[in-house]
Amino acid sequence: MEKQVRVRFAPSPTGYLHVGGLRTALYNFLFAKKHGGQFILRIEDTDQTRKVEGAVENLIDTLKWAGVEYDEGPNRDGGFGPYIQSQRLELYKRYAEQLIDSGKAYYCFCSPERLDEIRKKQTALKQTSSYDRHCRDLPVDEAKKRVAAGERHVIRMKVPLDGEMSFEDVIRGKVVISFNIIDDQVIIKSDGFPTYHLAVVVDDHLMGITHVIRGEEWLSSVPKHILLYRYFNWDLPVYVHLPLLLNPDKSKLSKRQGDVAVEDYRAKGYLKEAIVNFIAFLGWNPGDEREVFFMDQLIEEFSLERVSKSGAVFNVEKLNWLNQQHIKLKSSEELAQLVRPYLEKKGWTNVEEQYLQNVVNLMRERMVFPRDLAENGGYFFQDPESFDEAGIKKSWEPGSGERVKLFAERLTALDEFSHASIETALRKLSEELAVKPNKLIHPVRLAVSGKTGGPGLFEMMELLGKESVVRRLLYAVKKLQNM
RNA sequence: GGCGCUAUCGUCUAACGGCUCAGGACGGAGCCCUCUCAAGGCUUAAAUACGGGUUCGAUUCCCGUUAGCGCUACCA
Repeated sequence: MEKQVRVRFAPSPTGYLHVGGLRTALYNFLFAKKHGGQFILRIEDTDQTRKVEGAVENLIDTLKWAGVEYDEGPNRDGGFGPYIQSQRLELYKRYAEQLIDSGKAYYCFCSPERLDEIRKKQTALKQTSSYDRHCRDLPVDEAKKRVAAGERHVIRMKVPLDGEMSFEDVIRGKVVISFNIIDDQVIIKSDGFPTYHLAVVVDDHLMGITHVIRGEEWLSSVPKHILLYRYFNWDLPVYVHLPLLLNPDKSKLSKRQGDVAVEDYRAKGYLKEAIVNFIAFLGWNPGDEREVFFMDQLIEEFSLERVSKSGAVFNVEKLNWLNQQHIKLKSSEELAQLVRPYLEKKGWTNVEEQYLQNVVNLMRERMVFPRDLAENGGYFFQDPESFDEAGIKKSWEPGSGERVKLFAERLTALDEFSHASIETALRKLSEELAVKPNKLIHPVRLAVSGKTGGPGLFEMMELLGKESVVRRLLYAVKKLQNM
């Protein structure tokens, strides 16, 4: 039987969840769920200088919002914790010392100043900059004494001086990288924290990770990691390096060229379904022509084999379209719930639930964002105060006032106030007045809503109710009579 | 600079050597529907970076060029 799939998303908590990070997390999650495996969240906070207060909570909250929930991670121990690297320092230290003892790593006492200097010299000579391995052959006993004496040091792994490392990546195939361009990488920093390379290998092994699914920026580091696996004599995970997400100008997706934080999109009113759907399709597709997917379908259909190799531009236009698609698919209950906060911001509190749901059903095809209802459909919640200028010009002509007034009277006399009876009344009146229905329809819409566009006029009036409609019609006639 | 990865319409992508005058979607243009605005339907413009091979046949395989990106830290 195949080994149980275990994958992880391992972000460093630098403040917010990047959309690229969400995609990496999502692919890991989809892969795990598809294969009945475990999705683990591990926090890589080994850089003390980049620590940001509250970042971990924010990360977890955003993942949860998106529906990418972890099986194991902070506050959800699965027996492999702790899941925060700064709480695992002893572990890394122990493994680093094991490498020292087996001659695969060494203490290095070079100062940052010295390193800086050799780097400068190398760049001046147009050489590849790399550590000159000054401390590599220091006798271990001597080095240990200096460490014991409290001398500032780091631990570096020994990288073979020549030869090459070849490995398989699920997405890229065979990759070959020569050792002579790889530094003797620092694995334990002078503050006692591990660097990414040591921590990731130790944790992935200890946590039983079977597939390492991460961004392409890590591809060049794989030889270092494989070397460590060999030094420890551990089994290798399967490597999967995902293509990057790009700005419209094809550079790596970054701030400045738009929003990159998932929470920014969330705040703008993008639905989690749309974000997840969209992000999933940046670098993956099901192989047919379907585009609108929910999470459970993504899980069902996802496969690493269908992930593309090249970077994908984050195209907001398409995201907007998907948002609209998902809004159309929402139940009226859910959509009402999404819209309500925006109404309340405008002061329309206590809107009756059933009424709201009816409004939402009339408006959903005209919405891209939940806030659109509050911005374009205010007349459902209060009488219009003003009337669209262009609309007045276009459809309020001499005689309109009279006709609308007559229509209001007809409506008042109506026993049943339904869209059908309203329409019949309107068409009948237009016939009697020998004018085209449009001569009535457009001014009435303008009078009732203040706008020129919107849902079907008769459905809208039915929902608004007789009293409100008649009041609005008469008010508009009064207000627009001199025009 | 070195090393690595990538390269199909503006964008996301399909095609896993022939079924392709390269398909779909977003966006654009036009038409239809229609009480408006949407939604929807239909139509349309738009791409295999370039040059060599391999092959009876290349978007697909190989090589080179070019371009983009990534890595090259005591950052991840």
